[in-house]
Amino acid sequence: MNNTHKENACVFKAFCDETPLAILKQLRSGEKCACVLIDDINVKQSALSYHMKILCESGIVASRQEGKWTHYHLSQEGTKYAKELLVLLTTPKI
Amino acid sequence: MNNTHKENACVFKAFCDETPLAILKQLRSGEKCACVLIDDINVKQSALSYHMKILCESGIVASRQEGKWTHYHLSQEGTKYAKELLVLLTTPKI
DNA sequence: AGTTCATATTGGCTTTTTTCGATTTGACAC
DNA sequence: GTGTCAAATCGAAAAAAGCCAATATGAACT
Repeated sequence: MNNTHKENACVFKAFCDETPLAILKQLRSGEKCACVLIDDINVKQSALSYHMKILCESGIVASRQEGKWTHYHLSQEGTKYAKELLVLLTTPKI
Repeated sequence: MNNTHKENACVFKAFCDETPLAILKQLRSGEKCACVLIDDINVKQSALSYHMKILCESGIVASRQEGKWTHYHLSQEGTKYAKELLVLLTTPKI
């Protein structure tokens, strides 16, 4: 089985589970601090951290450190890449 | 947590795992029978059947019955919907 | 250095997903 | 009907993902 499949799968991990989708929904309205996300969505701190790591690894979300706070936001590059990848994966070969 | 998140997640199940991605790769080059897919990818019959069900439910793949054979192919509608959904999920709100 | 606060990580556990072999179903041919 | 073949389904087992409480890390401040 192709190795890149695993990497590609990683990109879409951000979209195939409820919690990440709820997080993305929050981030669509702008940058949010982790502590705010914990309140908005109903997750414990460690669970959020777990999902944020996956989201950042997928490239869809990026983070910005400010003192002890971490601010998360949608990555323009990342989402662009995901869209291109989705087209690639679903376009018939000639 | 929003209920539609679960439905949306379902669409991207087709892209966040190796086996479905391998199946999609095969289908990009045209319609394929289940028995052919079993050989191309390295999965047992029951496992393929399991994944094909998920792929069809996601809407990305459609099937066509011909006697005792089932032929699977990429669904234009389904992939279009997935692309639109991806845009929706990643576009910042104004 | 010691304290505080936000986030990351760890280990154990539960839940979900995926797999497998076996069986069933459903279509065709005889 | 009986046999055959492709695909679906089932029940149990294995693998992976997710959650939680506890602990660790790391930045800011005194």
